[in-house]
Amino acid sequence: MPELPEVETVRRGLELELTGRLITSVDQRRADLRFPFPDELSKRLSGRKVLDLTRRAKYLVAALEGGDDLIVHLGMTGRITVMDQAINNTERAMPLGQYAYDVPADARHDHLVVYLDSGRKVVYNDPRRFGFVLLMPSAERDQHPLFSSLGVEPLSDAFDAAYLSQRASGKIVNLKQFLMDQKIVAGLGNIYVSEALFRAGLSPNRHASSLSGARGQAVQRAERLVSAVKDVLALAICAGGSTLRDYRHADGSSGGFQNEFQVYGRDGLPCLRNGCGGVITRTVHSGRATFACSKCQR
DNA sequence: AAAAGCCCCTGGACGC
DNA sequence: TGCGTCCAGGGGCTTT
Repeated sequence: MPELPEVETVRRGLELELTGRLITSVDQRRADLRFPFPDELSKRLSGRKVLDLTRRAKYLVAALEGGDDLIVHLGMTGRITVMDQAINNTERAMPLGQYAYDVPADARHDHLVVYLDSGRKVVYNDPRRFGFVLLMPSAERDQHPLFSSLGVEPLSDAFDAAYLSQRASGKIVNLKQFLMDQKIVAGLGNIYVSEALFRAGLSPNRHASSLSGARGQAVQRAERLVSAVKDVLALAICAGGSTLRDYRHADGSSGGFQNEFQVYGRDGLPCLRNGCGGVITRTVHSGRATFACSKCQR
């Protein structure tokens, strides 16, 4: 499911519900997701106040009073829904953010429920269970193996052409995989990499090293790519992220970035670039589908 | 040290 | 209707 724009959308929706609230109790319904839940999670969360909710890469980070971070990764199918405690199922509750048009979550996959002193409950649902939950002292987070080697935030000033060129230097790996690497840029995923490369006019098969070097062309490519990444992420956040599969409305009246995809899922269809006349193709890099126009992406 | 596979898991779409 | 196959927004781990 979630790349940076979707996680950010969830964060924004959840922030108002969580900030300043006390966790009254926690219902943990299985032992693990991708990883085991932290030991004594319910006991360690109950009675604690949430100070704020931030995002790093594709992680949601809830800072708890007392100096711990509750960290949630949504994996591929994780979704978070907030509802009144009186509602005893997910029938009428719509998940946050990108699931505005999605079908309600199947309650069989509600794995964690966090009850708040506001009378609301936060439900974590994840059919494939690729997501996970961590709990650790805030001060240790950036040293944690999952965080210590994360690359820069793509929407931060640290992500610029100079950074990208420097990280790309000498790398034979193709641009698709280079941008998918969370150690380089943190938060891009399979959709937005294809979309960004299209907007930058760069082939996913191009060597990353072609973004580096003193040549004016290399500098220009890096600049185009940085701009394209920032633009597509910002637009997607504005649209409330993307919803794939299961959404029912053919044309969403209140947005949904899936309607703005230029290449993702469009193989066989004409390139949307003015006057290009090319056709979008689907290829595979490391087992993940890549969509691009073979004519205008070089 | 970097890169390519494999794996985790469920469910929907599609072909027969 | 049923069954097999493929595919899906993630990333860690093992092997090369």
